[in-house]
Amino acid sequence: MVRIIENLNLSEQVTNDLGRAIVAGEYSCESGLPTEAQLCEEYGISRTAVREAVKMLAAKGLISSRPRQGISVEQPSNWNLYDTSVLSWLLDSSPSLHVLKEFLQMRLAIEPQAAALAAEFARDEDIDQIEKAVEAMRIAATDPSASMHDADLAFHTSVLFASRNRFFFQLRDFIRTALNVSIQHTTPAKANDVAVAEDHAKICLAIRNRQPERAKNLMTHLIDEAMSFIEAEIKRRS
Amino acid sequence: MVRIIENLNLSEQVTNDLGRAIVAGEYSCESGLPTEAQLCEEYGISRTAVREAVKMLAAKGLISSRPRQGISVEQPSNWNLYDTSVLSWLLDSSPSLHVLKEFLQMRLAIEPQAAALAAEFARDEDIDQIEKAVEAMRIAATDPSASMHDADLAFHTSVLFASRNRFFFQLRDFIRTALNVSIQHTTPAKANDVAVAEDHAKICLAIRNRQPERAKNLMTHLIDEAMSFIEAEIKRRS
DNA sequence: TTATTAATTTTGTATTATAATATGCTTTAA
DNA sequence: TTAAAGCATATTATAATACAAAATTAATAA
Repeated sequence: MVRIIENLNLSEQVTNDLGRAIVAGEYSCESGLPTEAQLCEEYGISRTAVREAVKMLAAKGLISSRPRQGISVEQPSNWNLYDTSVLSWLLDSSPSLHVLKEFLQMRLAIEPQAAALAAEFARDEDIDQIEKAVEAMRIAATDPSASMHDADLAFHTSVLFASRNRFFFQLRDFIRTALNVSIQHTTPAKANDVAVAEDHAKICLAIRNRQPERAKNLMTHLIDEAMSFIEAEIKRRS
Repeated sequence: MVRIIENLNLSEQVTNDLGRAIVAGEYSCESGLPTEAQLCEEYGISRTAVREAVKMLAAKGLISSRPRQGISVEQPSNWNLYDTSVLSWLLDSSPSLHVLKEFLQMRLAIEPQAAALAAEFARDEDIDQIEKAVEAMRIAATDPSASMHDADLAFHTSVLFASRNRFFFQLRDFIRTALNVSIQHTTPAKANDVAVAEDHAKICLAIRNRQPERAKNLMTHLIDEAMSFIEAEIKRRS
């Protein structure tokens, strides 16, 4: 009945299962969810576990429950998309190419500004971290055994951190997910990886040189490249 | 013991109480939380209610619990700051002028890009909504009985909606909170409200005329004004 | 000393019972 | 006839208890 996932206790498994189903549209705002009693029966578990799952989903904005009325599905606009679980459920159910475009629009807002803030406020050790990621990218660009993707993620995460703004750094999971989806739609051509690494290196240098505008523009360019690639892909498939 | 808040059931009240305490630093990563049994005693409630509160806080990334180890506080970087409750707990405990600067840095990333997307993708009815908010601002600028703040919020929310990107619209609660904090630090001088309303009107027009770059620049300027005001205020107080 | 086993503590799950709440129906009175 | 009051009912909310599972610590035996 429930997909068993390692390291997740019963109520967490049910949360996952129901969350996925809700985001996939198996339960709508109109229909609502079955009653607690019915869910107990369906999953063959106690009310304790069901209720804890319901509470967790409610905490993520997916549902709400009231006596006599039962459990109702919240409007999708109330779902907390910046919750890692909700985001993964969304990707499981949506055509990822379309979501990817939304991701890139968001990255185009966040990351250039983060780079500018980093150029202004980063501490030296933050910039060292960024540079370390750049070095890893350079290595991965030529060494097939090293992971370009991991280095890329480290770069973008460390820039968010260097912005010294909690709200930017908080989006690291969002960016990570966006990068994961990106590589699913990228041909694994390592041809221009060296050039990509150098584009990242330029951003790092701009931050180190305390050039906010330059860092911002370079980051914008970087993400724009990915965007134009995706738009071409969308056009090709339609 | 617990601050009783209307319309909140017992486990939600405890969630609020513990959430506030955790964000305020009353429990640290090192110390962790009391055991479920102790919390039952402290609050004088059943384990059921305590556990449901714990689950909700865990769903928001504030804590995690394991058998024998008890309930531990997650690192603040793992807290889901885009959750409305967590955000309000944060504001209750932080010097709001400092958080306000972080808010504005974030708005400076999000809203200009949202305006640009709106100029590109908004439907006609979306733009009508924005215009309605602008009209309300114009009225509030001269009529003391009308709320400038409400109209302002409506404007920024409708631009986010018009971006036609879920991740942008999802941030409306974040923006609302940012605006709320802003007015706490703004002198209630209605002197230049007419000019402010016209600045908003220009953005609306740029969106209607499908001028993404212009809409973006105008929005940047709008938020930059607030930013420079806040930076002056921070300097003044230090 | 080291590996194994046992005891202990805490959360995880199940069960049962009762309270609170909201909805719709029925009765009653104007 | 109609509106108000009260009642029945379904569902979540809270409590209490019991036992299982997991992880740490202590004790034991080789």
